[in-house]
Amino acid sequence: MANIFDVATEAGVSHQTVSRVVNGDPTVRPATKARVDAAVSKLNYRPSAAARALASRKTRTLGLISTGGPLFGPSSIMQGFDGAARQAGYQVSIASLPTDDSTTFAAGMRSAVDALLGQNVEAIVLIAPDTAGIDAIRAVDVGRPLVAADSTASEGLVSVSLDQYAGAVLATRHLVELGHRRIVHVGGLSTWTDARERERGWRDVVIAAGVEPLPVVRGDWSPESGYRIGLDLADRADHGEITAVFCANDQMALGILHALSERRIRVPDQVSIVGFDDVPEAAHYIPPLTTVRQDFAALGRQIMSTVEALLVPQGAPPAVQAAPAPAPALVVRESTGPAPA
Amino acid sequence: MANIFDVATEAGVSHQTVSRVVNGDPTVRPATKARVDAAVSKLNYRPSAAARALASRKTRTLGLISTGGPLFGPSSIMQGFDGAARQAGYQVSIASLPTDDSTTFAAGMRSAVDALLGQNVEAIVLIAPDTAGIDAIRAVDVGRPLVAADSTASEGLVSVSLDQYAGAVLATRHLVELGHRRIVHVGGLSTWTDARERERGWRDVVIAAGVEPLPVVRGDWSPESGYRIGLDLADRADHGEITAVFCANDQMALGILHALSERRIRVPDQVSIVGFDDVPEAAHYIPPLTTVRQDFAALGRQIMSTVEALLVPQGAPPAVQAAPAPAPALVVRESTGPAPA
DNA sequence: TTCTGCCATGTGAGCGCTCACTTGGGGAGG
DNA sequence: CCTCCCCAAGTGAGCGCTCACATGGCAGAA
Repeated sequence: MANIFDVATEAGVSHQTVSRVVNGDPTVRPATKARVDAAVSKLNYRPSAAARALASRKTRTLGLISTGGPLFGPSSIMQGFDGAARQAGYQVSIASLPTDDSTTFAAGMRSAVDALLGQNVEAIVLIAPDTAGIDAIRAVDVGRPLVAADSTASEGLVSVSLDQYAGAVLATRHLVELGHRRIVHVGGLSTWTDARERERGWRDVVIAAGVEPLPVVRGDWSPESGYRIGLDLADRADHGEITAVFCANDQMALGILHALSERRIRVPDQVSIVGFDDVPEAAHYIPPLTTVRQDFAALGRQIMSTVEALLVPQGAPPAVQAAPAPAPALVVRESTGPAPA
Repeated sequence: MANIFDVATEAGVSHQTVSRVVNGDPTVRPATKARVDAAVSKLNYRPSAAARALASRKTRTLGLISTGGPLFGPSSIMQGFDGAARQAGYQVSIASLPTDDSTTFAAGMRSAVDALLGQNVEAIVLIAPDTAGIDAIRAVDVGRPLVAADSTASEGLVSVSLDQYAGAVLATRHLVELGHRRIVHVGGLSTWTDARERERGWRDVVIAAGVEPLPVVRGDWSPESGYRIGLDLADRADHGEITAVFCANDQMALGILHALSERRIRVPDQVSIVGFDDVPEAAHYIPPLTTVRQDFAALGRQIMSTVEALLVPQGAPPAVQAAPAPAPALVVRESTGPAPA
């Protein structure tokens, strides 16, 4: 493998000039640059990231910790982030934590952070809207920028998020406008800040409509939990106790749909359902699910923008900002209809 | 930030001894090791990965290229792989390619590989069961071990995969045993080797049952494509032309279920459906989907084992092998039943 | 013509580690 | 009691870059 001196010799210049060319220094005369470029491609030269990192104390590597597992949202955010990072010339090093084992969770987080810090990442991004993840990482001394995909800003950590509250308002208002009054909210894990924001949006709209909010029923985001809750909801729908459900994500909505179908409750005739996320499958649930679309990939890009802003030294020209992620949008399909008389 | 010399001074030893302790060299006397350990934690010393990589020419970093997007399978494989890699002391650097833009796909692959190679990863793992991905990476000179989650072994690249053929056989045999003879296969993208394996399994079983296989209908893995195909399948089911569908993944099966439900074709009374993957939602499709479960995380772990085996120099003691991923298993739910008379 | 001031390029010292050796001291064997 | 050897530890030379600075040459001003 050729190094910078080999290239320098080949091009008949000093190693420093090669360095300048490789790093795009504009003070190099075009003719010189051409000679160097030729030598670079002739020798198939690739600068050593390790040597660069050692000399410059900058690794151009970002750490990504994800606890979201293979869920659609987190995965999409990750992909958007990774794309933006690579475009900005950063490498992304990952550490995905299994979300299940809560006893070793803090330890896992510590080891993930350690691994990333050992790589000398310049910043750490946390895609784990769970407060457990946030608390865990807060317990570790990171010593460099930390950005979380989360809706609660808090000390020592910058948060970027989609407007969960607005999405929930959209969803709930849609139900209210259809004449629903007895709207139950099936919330996600209360440790997720996103879950709390969605609940807040629902509550505010319901109250604004002059209705006393029904107690929140809580699932764990999984279709199973939705199904279990749905069984109960079916009874309450039978008694006319509820006419609509605003569910904190699409997967739980699927479980509810399943339960209602088993109990022969018709959607949307007897009960309307709104989900959240607009996963690719939602359009083909039975019936197709009315839900709130979120642009996760855009969020990923926005996270990268934020990281860049944090990494640029004070007073330097700010990097090009990604367009802020679009607000969530309501997608009306066939799971919602007018409230039964 | 403390370096190795600071620690050496603090512990009253040479930098080399510190290096030995940090790297677990057994020739260090316990008392010395204790002194060094104390100094390490007192100074909060962390060896610099960059310096290590530079001096040792080993980065202990692996590159992961994924084109699977936020799909359940690829994401799960990734997570399994990452966990195993970290446990083995490797960092994982990612590069996810958007799968959509096929014109720039090869270029994207090249840039992804370049970015990873620039990091001096020791091996590259490709989670992209698409032959396009494989061809693209084959076009790039990687110059180090390359492992793909794919079922076709081919020159210069090691493949690891779950037994798609066996899974397809299981699924199709289940239908045959229920008395079905007119079993249509809804295949995935023909560029995916997994899709071809599943098709092969189906074909073999159908032929073994003494039936002429119906022409394969092909989707693109998405629920949309399943829906479109399902609309057509509904007509054919009405004419008694088909009584069962073996669908190459669960998402397309969902689309088909949707189409059939719209056309009031009863599942499984009129048509039986088997999916593939057993995504977490499959148990709550309506009706719950009979499908083939795959252990993606185990596959991820197995990929890591393979990488380790490739990285260990010839003749060295082989690393602990992960248990081979379990064979796919049939999960019978409610979307399959006896063939109509 | 001679001096000033850049502009393009070169020089050398690290960055923090590992690798290949070297060194010193104590126990076993004669 | 001396020698040999081995075990524990130390020494110094890079790994391939970047950073800060030094240098040379040529244009324009005096």
